[in-house]
Amino acid sequence: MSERSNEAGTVGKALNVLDQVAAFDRPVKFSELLESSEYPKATLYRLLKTLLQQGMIAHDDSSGAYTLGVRLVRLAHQAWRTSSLAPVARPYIDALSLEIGETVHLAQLDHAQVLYVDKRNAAVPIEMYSQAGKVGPVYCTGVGKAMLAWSPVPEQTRIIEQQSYHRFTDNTLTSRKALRSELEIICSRGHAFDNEEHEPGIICVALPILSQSGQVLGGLSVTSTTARHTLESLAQLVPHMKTAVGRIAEDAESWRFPEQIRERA
Amino acid sequence: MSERSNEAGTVGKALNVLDQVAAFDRPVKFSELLESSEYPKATLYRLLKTLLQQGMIAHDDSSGAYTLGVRLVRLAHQAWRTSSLAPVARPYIDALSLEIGETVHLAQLDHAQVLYVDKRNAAVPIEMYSQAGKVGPVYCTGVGKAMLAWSPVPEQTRIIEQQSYHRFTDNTLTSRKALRSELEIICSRGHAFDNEEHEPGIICVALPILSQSGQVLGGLSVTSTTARHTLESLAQLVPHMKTAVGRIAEDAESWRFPEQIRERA
DNA sequence: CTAGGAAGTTTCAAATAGTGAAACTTGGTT
DNA sequence: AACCAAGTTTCACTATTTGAAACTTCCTAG
Repeated sequence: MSERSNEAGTVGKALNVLDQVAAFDRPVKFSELLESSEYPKATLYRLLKTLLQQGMIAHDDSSGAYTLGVRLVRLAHQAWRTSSLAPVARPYIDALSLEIGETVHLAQLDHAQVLYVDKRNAAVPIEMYSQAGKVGPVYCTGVGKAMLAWSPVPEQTRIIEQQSYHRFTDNTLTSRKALRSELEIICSRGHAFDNEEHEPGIICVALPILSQSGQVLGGLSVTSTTARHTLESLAQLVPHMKTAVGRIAEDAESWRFPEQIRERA
Repeated sequence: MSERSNEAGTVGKALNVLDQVAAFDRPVKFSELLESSEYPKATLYRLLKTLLQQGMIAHDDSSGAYTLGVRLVRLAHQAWRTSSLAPVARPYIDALSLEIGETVHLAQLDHAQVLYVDKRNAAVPIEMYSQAGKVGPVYCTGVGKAMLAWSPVPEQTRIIEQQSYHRFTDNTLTSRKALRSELEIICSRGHAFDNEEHEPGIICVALPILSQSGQVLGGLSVTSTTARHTLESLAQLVPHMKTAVGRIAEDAESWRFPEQIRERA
């Protein structure tokens, strides 16, 4: 996909390879990896061997293909529990999705991408892990723009630089300049829209989840279709969302401290 | 927890540190990690810095605490999709849990542990990622024993060696010998029970999911309480489970090949 | 059946990146 | 103001990593 060669250290390289295996999204053979790899054969081979030994990837001997290992699933379970907003936000987004009957997304920023960490869909109740963990672009999603709008300037600048500005629809913002002025509007308005910028017919309204100190913790959005809603009618949901966002932020902050006590039981 | 110092290479060390951060299950400070770490201060510090730079962990500047990073959530999404049985098994365990109205677990072996990759609970519909990713002991769970019973001898031996044999209840098997004879019974009977060996009042029946070549792909269990079931009444569910297990195995095997075609579109 | 070739694995001297004791910096406490 | 603890950096020393090339399999076509 993109050039990311300025990664130093063996650990960085190993994790790059891990990402590469993940990117294929299916069992992948050594030669396929080699083709798309920036590393020479022997290096790639040894990195794979190390990851294998560590249980981060698995190798099917009969087909000779590599897949991600189950150790990752375990680690990620912890990651999701301890470092994502999802566990804290769960009751509030449950309530919100019941109340308004539309799809609710909870997202966080990961580098320059939107990472969806939870989702509620009023129509199709169970569809969770399938969605949690997905990534999307920042510049043409409601949550992405909402989180970006309230990010500190240095990070905001970095992220604006790193977007691809691929045109998905007629409404997609396709330049840094367009995105920057959109962000200003979002800030003064207090919430972000996705006006069919990513997929035709899909619109959404989004709010950032901010800590008391103003730090961006994540984003919350309600998604619908142009058949059922207009931006204006979505905007009417903002007060409900504000409540949820406030409570999530509150809970998230009172979360970290209580357990510091039991240093050594 | 256990001694695992024979890990060579920087990547191994970095991943150890990652595990260590994960093990705390809460934001953890440098000094806490140092205390429980086998590495000297500077080394630990640099490893953390590397992981931080890689997005595998995150660092909260105000509290100075480390947590697992969101990059892991992304990776895990892929791991779960491509290398776990969960996506394949989903429809079958949905059906099974509806049909029998009890909690269904899907698990795989990770090193010497049981890794739960999916769960259906008839009473409480949505509770998924919360359970997927959890680990449990092999020697005193139904799925654990079922998978172990059909594992190839070298691996079986290795895993039997590595169990802790901690006594959770009066019925827990607390020796290699007891476990070995239990495994024989399981093999000849065709399914495994958990007779309150892990938690009092909790019983379960479990089957291994085997490929055509006899390889253990995973395990499936139905869990209940002594209030609602006996081992005998649980055993009556085995035919239903056999059907599900057979279909899961079938689907899992016809899964890997179709997509090999599009090498370079 | 065997020559040719592609895919995967190992070797080894050179080069690089990792190590950790100790010194230093920072921020908070008596 | 002096002290202390937590976190960060330095630097000479070492061990690991590197990658071209050689080697081993194992498959395929003649």
